This record gives sequence, C-alpha cells and structure tokens, in this order.
Amino acid sequence: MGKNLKLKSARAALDMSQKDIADAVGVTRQTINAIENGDYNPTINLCIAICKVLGKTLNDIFWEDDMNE
Amino acid sequence: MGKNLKLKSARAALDMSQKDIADAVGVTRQTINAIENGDYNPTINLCIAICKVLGKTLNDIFWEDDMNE
DNA sequence: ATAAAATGTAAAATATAAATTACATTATGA
DNA sequence: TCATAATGTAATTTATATTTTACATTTTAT
Repeated sequence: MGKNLKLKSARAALDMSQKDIADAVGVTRQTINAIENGDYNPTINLCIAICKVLGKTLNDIFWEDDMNE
Repeated sequence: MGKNLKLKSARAALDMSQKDIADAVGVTRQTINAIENGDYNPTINLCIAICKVLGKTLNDIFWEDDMNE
C-alpha cells in the first residue's frame, strides 16, 4: 500500500495537524499517521468521517489515482 | 447503519448473487450480506474491491445519498 | 408442488483495525 | 540556539471485521 498523499495534502490545505484530524474524527493520531503512510486499511466509516472533516468525498481521498476522472 | 441499497441494486444490475460478488473479491457470502444489510463497517480495501467488480466508484456505492452531487 | 438457488442470521473462532504508551526525529517559532 | 509542536514508528492490548459452520426462510425455475 502506498502513501495517501491526497489525504496529506487535503489536510495541509486546511492547515490541520494529524492530531487535529484525529481529534475531529475521534481516533488517535497514530491511526491518521498510519493511514497517510499507507500502513493499513481503515474502515469505511472512518474514511467517511475523515472526508467530512476535510470537505472532500471518498473518491477525492480514497479512490485510486488512476481511476479519478 | 441503514441498508446499502446502492450495492444491492448495482449487484442486481449485473445479475450477480451475493456469492458471486463474494467469490470475486475473496470474502465470504456472509460478509457481502452483512454489508448490504448495514450490519457493519467494512474496510476501505474491501469496499474498493467491491466497487471494481461492480464497475462503480466509492462515491457511487458507499458515499451518503445526500452527499452525491 | 417440489427442488434448487439465493438470502437472512447466529455463534464461535481468527485476523486485523485501532487504542495505548512510549520514544526518537524533524519542523517551526521564540 | 532552545523549546515546543508535529511527525514517524514500534510493542502491546483491545475492539471489531471477517471466517467458518450451520440452519432457516425466501425466490426462482421446473
């Protein structure tokens, strides 16, 4: 699994830290860090919660690059 | 969690059974059934695999209705 | 009607997401 | 510099996704 740079950049665009996102969605900072670094496979509900905080959709953040548009 | 009728109807459109989808993505029929019935919270990788089999995107199948378009 | 396929569930076991704690490194600002 | 925030990562524990087995009900075709 590669890094999730779309998550990282969407977060940066809002000037939020990993901890900010973690607090907003109710998980730990390590979970957000692991997702950004592609270390595992989050649940869909967590993905949806992260997208809502970022003002993005699932396709924006979690759909494969080669499949966007 | 409500039922996932978008998954159910996309599957029906391809005339595939729950077991067909399960076999195609490498999980059990019960897992697909539970997802359709909203009984739990699958991982994003499983969601992506299901979408690919259906020829759909994450937004098509797993993003909330009120947030589509 | 009947058989077979598809579906809905449920209990117990297994795999893994996520929490917790902890420590090291890398930015960033005073 | 120096302090502090942010990040990367690892080990252990806990919660839960998923499997396996199993059985009942519902659809569908004959």
